Amino acid sequence: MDTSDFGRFSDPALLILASLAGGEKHGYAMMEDIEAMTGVHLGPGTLYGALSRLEQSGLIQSLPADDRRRPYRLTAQGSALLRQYLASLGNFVSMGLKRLEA
Amino acid sequence: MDTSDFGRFSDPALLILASLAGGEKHGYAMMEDIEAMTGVHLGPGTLYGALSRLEQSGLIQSLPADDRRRPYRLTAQGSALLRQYLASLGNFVSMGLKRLEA
DNA sequence: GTCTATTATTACGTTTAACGATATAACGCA
DNA sequence: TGCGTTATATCGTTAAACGTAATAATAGAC
Repeated sequence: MDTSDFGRFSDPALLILASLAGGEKHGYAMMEDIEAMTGVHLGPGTLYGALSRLEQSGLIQSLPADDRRRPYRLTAQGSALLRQYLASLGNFVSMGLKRLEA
Repeated sequence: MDTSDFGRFSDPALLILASLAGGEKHGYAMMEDIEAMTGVHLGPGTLYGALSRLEQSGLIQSLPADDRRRPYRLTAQGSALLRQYLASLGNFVSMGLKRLEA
């Protein structure tokens, strides 16, 4: 059993927010960015489902589509939430590693 | 919307593994430990469901119950997976924070 | 000029697990 | 004896992850 089988570090919503923190992207570009960054492949169902939920909750915002691409960007709310989320995740990680060492 | 409403950092399985990294514990003690450590409250359905899945997949192991408590501990496999998982999570966190700064 | 691969999104169905609620029971204490 | 805490089990609902397939447009190969 390798990491990829285990639960999800792979919360798709978190992966998407982190991807958009690197700049505006459309869905397909996020798929590639996330896969390159973390090795996690999000299928279209997962990706676009999570995108619409994130947009509904105001964490990301869709921009007018020039061609067939629909780019998204983080809202202020989304970037604030991501920052806070990553900070608590970071605390959790260091606490976990400390426990493993002991 | 605060962090607790967002997705789950709160992958129950991960929280349980990290709690057990601090030593053997029975279910109820994990609930309290996890809540103290992260602020996340796992209800009994979530907790015991995740425990039995983790045991089935060999990441944790239940020890003989003296009284009505059934303690669990990490298996070697579980602690290896946790270590690996935390490491990749740590990478992800620092990458995300770097992107937010830029 | 057509054919195929890549880019990009949408829609749908299944399955899993998170979560809340509830039930059960033992123990300590007043 | 009765109540609050400790402790686990079970069940039903719901949300979302995930795979698959459909659609369509573009680009490059031949």
